Amino acid sequence: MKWVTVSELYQHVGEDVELRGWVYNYRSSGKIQFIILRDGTGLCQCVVFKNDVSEEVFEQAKRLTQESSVIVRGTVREDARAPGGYELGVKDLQVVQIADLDYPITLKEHGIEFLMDHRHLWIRTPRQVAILRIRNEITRAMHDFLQERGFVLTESPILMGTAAEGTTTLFETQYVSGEPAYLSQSGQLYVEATAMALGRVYTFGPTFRAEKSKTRRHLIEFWMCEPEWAFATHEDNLRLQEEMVTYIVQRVLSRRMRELETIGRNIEPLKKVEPPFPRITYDEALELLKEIHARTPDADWQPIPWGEDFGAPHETALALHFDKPVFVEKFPAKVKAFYMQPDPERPEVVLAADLLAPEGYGEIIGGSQRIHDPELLRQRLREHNLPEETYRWYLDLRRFGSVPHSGFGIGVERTVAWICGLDHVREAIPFPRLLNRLAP
RNA sequence: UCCGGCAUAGCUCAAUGGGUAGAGCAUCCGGCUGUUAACCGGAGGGUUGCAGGUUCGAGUCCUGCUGCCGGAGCCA
Repeated sequence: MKWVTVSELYQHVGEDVELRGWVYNYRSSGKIQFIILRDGTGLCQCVVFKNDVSEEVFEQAKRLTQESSVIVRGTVREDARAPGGYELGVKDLQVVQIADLDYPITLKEHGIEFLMDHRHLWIRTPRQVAILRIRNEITRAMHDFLQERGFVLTESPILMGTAAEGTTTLFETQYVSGEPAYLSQSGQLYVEATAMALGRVYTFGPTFRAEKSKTRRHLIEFWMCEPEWAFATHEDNLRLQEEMVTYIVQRVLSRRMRELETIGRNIEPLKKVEPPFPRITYDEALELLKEIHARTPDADWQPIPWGEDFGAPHETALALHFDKPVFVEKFPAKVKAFYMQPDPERPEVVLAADLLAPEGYGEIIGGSQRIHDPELLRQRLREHNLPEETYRWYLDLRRFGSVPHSGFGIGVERTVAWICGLDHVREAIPFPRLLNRLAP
C-alpha cells in the first residue's frame, strides 16, 4: 500500500493509502473513533467504525494517547465534516509507540514560560510547524535570489580572534592555544575579502551577541544573510535589497499561502511589498519624527537632535508612517561603523541605510557602501581607537586592487517574524537562545 | 544595568473589605455510530514561588529574596 503524506491526500481520493504520523487529538463516541493524525505536512481525520475493522484494530485504536505514533491504512474520501475536507476511512492500524500519558502540551492555552520550557514538543503544534515551513521558504528564497544573480556562498568563520567592530558585547571562549577567542557577531569583514576574490558573494550563518537585551526583537544567537558586492555603489546596494525583500515576500505568498492562513496572517500588507521602497534620509527622518511627535500627544518618546542615533520607539514611529518597507539612509558618520563610506557631497554622513519593515517590525536590514581608500580607513581606525595591527589583513583589501564595494546584512528571524506577523522573534527559530534561555 | 508587571492543582485561571482555597481542561472509571479544543455522569489531585513580619485569623497587607514576562540602552 502506498505511503502518502497528508498534504498529498487530495490526489488519492477513492484509493487505499497508508499514513504515518502522530496522534494530535482523539475523540470517541462508543462505536466510532476519530483519530486526528498529524504527519508534519498537515492534519487528517482518521475515522474508525467498529463494524469496518476487526475487533483487534478497534481495541488498538482505543489505546491511543495524544502523540502516540501510528501507521494507519484506509480509504481516502472527501467529506465536508472532516477538517481539511478529506479523511481516511480506517481499515487497518499499527501502533508504533503508545505515548506516555503525561504529554504536557494540551489543546488548551499555555503560558509562554511553559511553552518555552517544552519547546522541543511545542514545535509539533500546527502553528509552529507552519512558521518553521515559512522560515524554510524564506531562507531558501534568500539563497535562490542570490544564486540566480551570481552571488557565491562563502562561509565566514564563527570563531574570531578579535571583535569585528568593537561595539557589541561578544561571547568569549578559549582557543586551542589558550588564548581568548570570540564568537562571530558578523561575517561582514570576511565577506569583503571573498568579494575581492569572487566578485559577488554572501555568507549565511549564525551570529552571536552577548547583549543583555530582552525584547521581542532580540535573540542572543540569530541567523544573518550577508551579501557583499564588489564594484557596487550605495545605489546598487539599495536596489539589490528591495529586489531581494520583494522576491522573498512574493515567494512566501506564492508557495506558503496555506501556512499563512494557519497562523492567521493578514496578507494584505504583504501584497503591497514591491519596488521601489520609499527612501528618506536621516535628516528627513528627524523632521518627520518632529511632525509625528507634534500630532501624537501621548507619545512616550522625544524627537532627537542631529547626530544622535534612533532608539527603538523612533524606528517604530517611522516604520508605521509607511505601508511598505522604508529605507533610512545617510546617517551621521559618528553613530555608524568605522568602515562606512562617507557621502562625497556631505562627508559628515555615510552611505549607509537601514531597512525598516512595516507594521512596526523595525530594522531587518543594515547595509552600506564600504570605504575603499586605505588612508581614510586607517584614519577611521584611529578615530575609533581600533588597533591597526588587528586589521592588517582588512587593510590589505584596500592596498591590493581596492574597489568601491557594498553589502548588507538581513536578519533571518526578524524577517520571519515580520512576514509571519509574529509578536516575538522567539517563535521564528526552532530553538531560540534568549537572555535567560539556553535550553532546550 | 535601569524601569514596570506577574507568581494559586499537571495546564489556563477564579477566590467581595483580611474570615473553611474553587472552576474548566488534562488524568482515571462509566456512557454514547459523525465528532470538530466533542459531549454527559462520577473520582482523585494544593506547603497559594521562598524567608520573615503585622493580625485572634494572611492566597489577600508589609519587608527581603528568587524566577518569569516586556520595555529602555545596543543592535539584525
